[in-house]
Amino acid sequence: MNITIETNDMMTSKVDVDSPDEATVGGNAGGSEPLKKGPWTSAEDAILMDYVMKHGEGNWNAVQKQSGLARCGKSCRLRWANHLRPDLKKGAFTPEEERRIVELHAKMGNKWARMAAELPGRTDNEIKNYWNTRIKRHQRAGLPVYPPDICFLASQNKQNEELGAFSSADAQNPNVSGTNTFDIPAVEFKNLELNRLLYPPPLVEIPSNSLLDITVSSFLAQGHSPPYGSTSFLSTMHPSKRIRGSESIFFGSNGGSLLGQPLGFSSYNNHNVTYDDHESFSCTVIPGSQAPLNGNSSSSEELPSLQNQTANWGPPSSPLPSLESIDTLIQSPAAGHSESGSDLSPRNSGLLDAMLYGSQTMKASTDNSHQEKSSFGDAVDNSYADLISPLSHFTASVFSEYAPIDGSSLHEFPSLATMPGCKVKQENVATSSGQACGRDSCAWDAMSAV
DNA sequence: AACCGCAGCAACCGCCGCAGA
DNA sequence: GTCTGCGGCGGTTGCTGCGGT
Repeated sequence: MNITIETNDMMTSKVDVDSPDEATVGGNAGGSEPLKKGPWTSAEDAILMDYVMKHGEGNWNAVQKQSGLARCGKSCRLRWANHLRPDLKKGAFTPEEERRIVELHAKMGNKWARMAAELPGRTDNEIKNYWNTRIKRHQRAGLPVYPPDICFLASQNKQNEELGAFSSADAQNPNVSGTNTFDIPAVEFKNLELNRLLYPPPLVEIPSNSLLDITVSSFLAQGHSPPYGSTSFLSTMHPSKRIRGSESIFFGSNGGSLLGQPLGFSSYNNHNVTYDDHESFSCTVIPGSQAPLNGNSSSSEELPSLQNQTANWGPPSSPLPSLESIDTLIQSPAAGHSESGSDLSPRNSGLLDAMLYGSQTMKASTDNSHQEKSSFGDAVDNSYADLISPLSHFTASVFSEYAPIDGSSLHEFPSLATMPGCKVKQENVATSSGQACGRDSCAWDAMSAV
């Protein structure tokens, strides 16, 4: 029997299913031969396609029995869904599709199947692979995962969802109060300029260890335990077990859910967290990423070392930023860093820092002890980093030691003008904010275009 | 030419939800 | 109510090709 098949990679081939060579593939109907694994051959594809043409989709376990294909039902289904389906689009994602994926990810998180449903002809696996690749690429480049506008959307969506699970998370947050809904409406991403002004995009990379400190510290400062899960680029890189069913809660997707703030920081799952364990990353929220949870989210017997560190409440023994973090600082022009702990300002990490910044600014504004300072760096050092934690001192020291001194980016955040003791001209702020967004967007677009 | 690192892709694995027995 | 099988989903791994050194 000759079957002409056109596989997903546009390869057309003729296979003789009945040929002796195929006997080992499809000739074990009802036999006890172990199921085959690994790449599919064109002959197997032909068999599967033939089967589906005759019997339709579904009942995948019957494929093996009826067609003799030495593949498990799951494998058949996967092969069909990802490669043989006639309605599949071939080739690379178009820019429009890429944009859509980013938007969808901001809305849904790692719900690849749902995203695939929104992208006709695309499979969840394709989207997943694309996203993971993209994550790595942006991470490597020190860019935010989301472009600035979508970044904020992700934040809002996460907050909305968090409120569903933690209704009392952050009642005073005007952005989230009264928005307890999972039904996220479609969002026009092009009209988020206001949001950009309110929540400027991340401009520079924070070494993950810094952010880590900030995050944990902020939790402690607010009387919260660190979350069980955390947003993490690394979450997909650690094969640890995870909690499933977080779809509605995105529990692991935002370490700051208890704060009503999406927080991004490296995985808690590194039991022996040295600062080399964390690759640098931008702290853009990755909704839905399911962070490893040490197997048991409620377990207290094996605390993440971060907790241990914070419990000890002192600088780590090896307070060196990861090599990659340093590398990022060197490579990324946008990483023109500021003085010391001022990297806590929102411009660095987008959502997280915007939130943290807002929170800290509120604190600072009510803290009489923080009077006007002659320099912004001082203001930040005192009203910001000090408010957070001792670890932030460490962070600050790391930055002051490793980051290039370039305070320009400090002035790129509009809200800085509202910060006590911050002498930033508003017009400069607005202007440079726009530049910042543009620069970031450009960098993002450039990366996306790669 | 050999080696290395990375990106992209395909496939597998484990878990979950659901339906039917 | 419990068990079992199936389909679906998301995370992860392994392979391959390519470019740089």
